[in-house]
Amino acid sequence: MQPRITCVPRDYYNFDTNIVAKGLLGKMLVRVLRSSVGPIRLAGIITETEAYGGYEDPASHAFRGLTPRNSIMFGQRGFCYVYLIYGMYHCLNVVAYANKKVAGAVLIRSIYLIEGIKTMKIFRKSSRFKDLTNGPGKICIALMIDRTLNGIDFTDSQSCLRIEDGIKAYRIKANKRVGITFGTELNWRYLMVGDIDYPT
DNA sequence: CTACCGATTATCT
DNA sequence: GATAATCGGTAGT
Repeated sequence: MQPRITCVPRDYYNFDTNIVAKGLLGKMLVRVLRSSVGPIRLAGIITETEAYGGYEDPASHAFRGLTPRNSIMFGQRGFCYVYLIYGMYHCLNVVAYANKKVAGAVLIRSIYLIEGIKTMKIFRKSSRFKDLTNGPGKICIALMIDRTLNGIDFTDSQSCLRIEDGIKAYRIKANKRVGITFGTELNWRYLMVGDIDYPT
């Protein structure tokens, strides 16, 4: 009998993106790669997120309405939104509180690695644990995520990219969002605060 | 069709 | 702290 691992259900994402951004702290981000030696499982605890969207967020990709790129943000909650940034990096988001009029998503900015660290060191061309996944672009390199995964269902336990139940985030800190030029006054960036000791 | 620039990172000083 | 790398989405001609 295998232990029962459950994905975060779709209803979980039917709230304001700020609620979801905080709620995702402590959850497990899981990536499964197919390989000749069988599936490789990469996983980490989500430790930093940012909320985007709602009615008045000029920093949101959906702020100016539906476009080909952001269409997934107007679709099903709990789906994956991946986009290319600065011509060379990818950012991973979860669609939340989305409907045809109001779109929203949560950017996953940092995770604490649990499984598949050796593999991720190879992808990242780095051996420093701390530097492997402490940024949105780095996460996508470490987990081999690109736009081909746009539209994947995070709530499906069969998905090659999904979010499973994790640990409880006891203390959460809110900060200003990073790397944006509008909406900078909002404290919509959330960090899980704890006693994490990073191995070297 | 063209021009601008971004939810970033690595690598300098 | 500053900046180059690099490309497609978006808006405007």
